[in-house]
Amino acid sequence: MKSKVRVRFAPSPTGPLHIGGVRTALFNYLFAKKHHGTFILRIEDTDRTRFVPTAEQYIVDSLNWSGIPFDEGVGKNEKFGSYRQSERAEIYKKYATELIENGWGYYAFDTAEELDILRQNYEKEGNTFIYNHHNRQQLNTSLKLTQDEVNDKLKTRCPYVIRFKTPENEILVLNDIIRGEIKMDTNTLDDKVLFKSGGMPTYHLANIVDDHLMEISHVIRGEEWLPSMALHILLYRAFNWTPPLFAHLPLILKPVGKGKLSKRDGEQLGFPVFPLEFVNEETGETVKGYKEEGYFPAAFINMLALLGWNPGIEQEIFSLDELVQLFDLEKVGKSGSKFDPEKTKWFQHQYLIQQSDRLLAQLFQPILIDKNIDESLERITKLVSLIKERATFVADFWDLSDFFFISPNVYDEKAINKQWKEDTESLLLTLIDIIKNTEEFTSDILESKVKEWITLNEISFGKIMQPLRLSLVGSLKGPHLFDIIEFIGKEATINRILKFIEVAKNQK
RNA sequence: GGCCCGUUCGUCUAUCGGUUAGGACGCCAGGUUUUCAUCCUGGUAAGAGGGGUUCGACUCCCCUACGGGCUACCA
Repeated sequence: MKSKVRVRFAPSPTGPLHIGGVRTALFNYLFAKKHHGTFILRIEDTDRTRFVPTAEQYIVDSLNWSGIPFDEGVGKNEKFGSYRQSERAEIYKKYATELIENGWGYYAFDTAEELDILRQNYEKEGNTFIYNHHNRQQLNTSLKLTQDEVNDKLKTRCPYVIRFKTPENEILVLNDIIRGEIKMDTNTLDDKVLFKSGGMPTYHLANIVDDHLMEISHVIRGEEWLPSMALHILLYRAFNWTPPLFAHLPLILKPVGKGKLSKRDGEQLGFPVFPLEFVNEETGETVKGYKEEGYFPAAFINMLALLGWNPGIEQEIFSLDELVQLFDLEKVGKSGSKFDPEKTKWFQHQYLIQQSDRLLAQLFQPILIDKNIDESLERITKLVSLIKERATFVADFWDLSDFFFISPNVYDEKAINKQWKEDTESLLLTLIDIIKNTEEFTSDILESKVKEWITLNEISFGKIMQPLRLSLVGSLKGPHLFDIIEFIGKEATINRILKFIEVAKNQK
């Protein structure tokens, strides 16, 4: 990279950050780190009507939890003044005015209602309304009005917006890192509002001014911005500034059906769409995030990284460092990706089994304490080693291991009917004797003693093992039986078998 | 409607003119585990359609279809 890489993630604080936003942030982060550049967070809060006060902190928290913190931005290394656009209104006003002076902008006094009617009339006749050179001389603008009339309106505080004066008859050739050349006819563009009557700039102006002032080298953003790239390039030209390079990321689509991923999809299909829990303070509505669902940040990020990007090798599990090393904007795909909740779980499973038993035990311990189960970290670590491969989340551990701590109260009825035979009781009683007489109470020793007995007496294995499993677990599932026995101990094992005999006898 | 972008197994994707079109998720089967899950092995399954260009096209060009985005004093 020739000059310093500076990229920004510039969300609008209108609600919780969607995973599509997180992925945009991630790609910016990876690109910045890959090129030893700076990752910047800028808050684009120029729309005061949609402003949600808690959203900014949510965005910051989300980036931090995901492990992709920003280097520069709101409240951190603020080199270029405020990183909240609402606090920079004066700056934009100055540049908007400059545009008018240079002939690149003009005042427009039409009201939103007037324009609505105009648009409707056009549509009725089957025409497309474009606010540009076709009609700006006829509309209520400083282009039509005399200088005195304009000054009058301005003096009497008549509401106005500042529009961009789009040049006519030009085919712009835009360059996008991901998509290559894009041609755009300026005659199809309309004269976008750059400065709103309320004293705030629109996205287009604020974005260009800040990207320039903050020395942004690459703009990496969602594909929804591709249509306005022409305007942005024109704006750089109007200011006589060198534009940054652009890369427009493909969108994340619904797992099923049409369209882009939305909050509703998560609710309907049962997967999170947001990184963290978000509470809507007005409605009191709460949405769960990946964090609360039990995903590890690294698994979440790994999944997102591979949505729309692929390094071209067969490896799929990558650490953040590896992602940084491999990341390449050229390898970002062009088409939208349907989100796959199943694969997301698979990533989480991979990360879970990668974790040490010890660390997982530390995460599981609070859950056990909550259930009033007091076990040493050593024993929990041992337990985790027996069950972690079967789990996706730490929260699954309890369901996979409750029988280690609690003697089963109900037994799988179908299994009893199938396994309980005439001689089961006497066999189990003999088994109890063997267990009783085993001094060194370890899984291996128990297993060989029991198997020796079974073989010697020519009993079928299933006849012993299945009822034994039923008495200890309550159903025909779970880890290696003798590991369970070793964990729960001699006394509990015997009691469970006795209890099972009583219940099964009565049930038969 | 207008403008722009896109289109390889059901899904995420590899392939940057010559491959039996590869991998992963899911699904199915077999094996291991005398249980269940995991795991291992195997299988299923794809270049939207039509024209060109070329000795040769998934790959380049055009058209159509489909999908997506934008079309606000929202970002």
